[in-house]
Amino acid sequence: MERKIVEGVVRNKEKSKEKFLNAVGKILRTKGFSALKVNDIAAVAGLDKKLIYNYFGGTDQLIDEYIKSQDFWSNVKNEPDLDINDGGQGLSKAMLLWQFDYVFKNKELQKIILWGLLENRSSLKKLADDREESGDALFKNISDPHFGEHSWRYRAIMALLISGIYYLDIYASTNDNTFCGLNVKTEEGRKEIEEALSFMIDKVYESK
Amino acid sequence: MERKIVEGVVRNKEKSKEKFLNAVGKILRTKGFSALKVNDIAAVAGLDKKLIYNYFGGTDQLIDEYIKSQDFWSNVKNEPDLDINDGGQGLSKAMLLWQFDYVFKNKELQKIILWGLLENRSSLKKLADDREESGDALFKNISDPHFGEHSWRYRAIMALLISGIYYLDIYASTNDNTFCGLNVKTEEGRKEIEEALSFMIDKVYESK
DNA sequence: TTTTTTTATCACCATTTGGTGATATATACT
DNA sequence: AGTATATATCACCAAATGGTGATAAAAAAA
Repeated sequence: MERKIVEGVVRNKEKSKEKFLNAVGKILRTKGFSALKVNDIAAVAGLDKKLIYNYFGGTDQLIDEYIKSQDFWSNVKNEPDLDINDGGQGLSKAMLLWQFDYVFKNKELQKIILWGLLENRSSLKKLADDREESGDALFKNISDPHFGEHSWRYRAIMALLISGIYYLDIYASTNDNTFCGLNVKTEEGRKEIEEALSFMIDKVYESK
Repeated sequence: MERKIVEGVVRNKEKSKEKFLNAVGKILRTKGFSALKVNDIAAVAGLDKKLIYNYFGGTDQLIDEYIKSQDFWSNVKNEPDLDINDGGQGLSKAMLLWQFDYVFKNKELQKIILWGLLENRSSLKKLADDREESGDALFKNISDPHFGEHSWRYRAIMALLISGIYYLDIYASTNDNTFCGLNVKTEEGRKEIEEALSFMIDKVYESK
């Protein structure tokens, strides 16, 4: 006969695992991934580090499990109520502007994006795969048909704009400097970027 | 009377300082800035770590001095032989394409760019200031007069394109994933990006 | 040559870090 | 109630890391 799993108030494996995962998130948001050390994670979780080895196998696996548990790109996906009779022009704009704002506000996502530029962690690669896959739906179903032979140009432009958005948002978070004279932290600076994004989408769709 | 500075073959302060600075560069290129530890730097330099404290005051100051010694953005500056009767259209294109290639090849610069997104080191801030200042010449003298009331739109677009270039180049170096379906590591992928850059500059100048 | 000073090494320490075996105890089962 | 076991803690270790005082040795000055 199976023994019932322990779920007391003091001893509770599932709750402890949760505590560790939460601790990873907290440290990631506040100190960044370079601060993700066993001792510190255990301290923040309020539990013994030995449990990290027992429950996850080690810090790396714990971190991987954390990344998997957070569906960072799930919110990014399509706004279904937008019409696409314009070949995705409105959708493209909305998506870029939304991401520009979303990444700016989500410090944890910023850390994750940066992490993906620094390390080759398998769980981070999977994140990138997910992002690619969800984006592919937009391309294959909407923009590719609309742009035909120029579909790759549209993709290249989106690649530049999206990665530019990432960079500028992160730059603004860690830096007080301007970029090309723009202060991406301020309302005015961000407005300029937003108008530029909108402008460029218009131009790509005009030139089809 | 001043004592002559020591410059033997075995003991030579200036050469030793050089060795430390070179060691920093080597580690930065090969292992990244997270590997810049006193013991490792000393080992690579082939000297005792005590000298790092004696000559520079510590690892941080040594690293700062290294960053200052490398004029990372000096090469980026203008190509003076390009005419600017087109309001800087050709210059803008050439600059973007050149940077796209330059950053892709220069792994050390990639690390520095990333570093600037992670830490708030004063020497890195100075680097950013330098970059801004050298770019400002282009804006103030060429694009601002040409674009008039739309000068900030041009700057915002350049900010997006340049930061997109940085991101994609670094992404390509550390990642095997595609981005918006493009493989920025391959000749074809990079060609698409280059054409997109060129296309967008044209559009901005058309719409003036 | 002898002395002085600069340059470099060495031995050593404290702290941080990752990791584990032995042990205690809360919970579940009988 | 008593017993078994999953859960959690503790003490401890080895290696890595940052940092320094005492000392050796090379080069310059006498």
